[in-house]
Amino acid sequence: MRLATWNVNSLPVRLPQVLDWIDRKAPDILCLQETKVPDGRFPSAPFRDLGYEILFRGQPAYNGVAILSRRPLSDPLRDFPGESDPECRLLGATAGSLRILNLYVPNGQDLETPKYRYKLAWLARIASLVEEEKARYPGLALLGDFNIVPEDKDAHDPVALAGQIFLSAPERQALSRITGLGLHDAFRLLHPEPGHYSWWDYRQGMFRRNMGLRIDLILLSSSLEKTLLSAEIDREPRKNERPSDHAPVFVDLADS
DNA sequence: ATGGCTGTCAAAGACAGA
Repeated sequence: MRLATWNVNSLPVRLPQVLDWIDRKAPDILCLQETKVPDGRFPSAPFRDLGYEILFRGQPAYNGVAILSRRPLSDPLRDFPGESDPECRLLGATAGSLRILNLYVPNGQDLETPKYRYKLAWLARIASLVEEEKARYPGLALLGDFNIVPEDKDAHDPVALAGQIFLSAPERQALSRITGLGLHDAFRLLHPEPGHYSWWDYRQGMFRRNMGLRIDLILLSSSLEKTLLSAEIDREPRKNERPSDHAPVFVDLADS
């Protein structure tokens, strides 16, 4: 079973690339972020034609998340329980014994801004949600754009970026709170070395020079971690014309 | 170097991203 996540930075713009990637990699479940498309304009047909069930929640211009699945989805979660976040950043669904949470963590802009405080508050709500979800669903996977650099080796220049947005201690503590609930960074379990990134700035030839950040993560509960076969960041779509600034990340799990 | 790209909305340039 192949689980994937990709921040596409506009699904309308990237649709041909997403369809091409599905054709090449055949994910069973694909979580998308930054679809930037309101629900009434979501391009459902091409995905349904490929045999995917779709769950999506979008808004004009910003944010937006979607889950595509070749297996039937149930128990959809479209927002935090009992409240309404005006920003479309969270989707959950169940596929068999697998529970999926698709996250688009707020960027946070800069420390000492309201957006940073929103990011930390959002992450605290996620930690509570994950606690509840994990109690209900042992086979839990969090996939998405976390907008946090977990460790210094996940950044091309951790010295220059030290203490700044994405690397600040409160952000890393928020991520640690989630991983401390028993969720494991799948890519890191198999690839401990530095130099692996999932995002590269469009400017200054950052991709060509492999100066990026690893901020797109797949976190697996212990029962899923035991079935982990492989984890990859696919750099190929970043070489396309008009690419997303993020690469897709995927894991293969043994059917258990 | 409060820069540089890219996308949205809307029809220029502000806002946001990371």
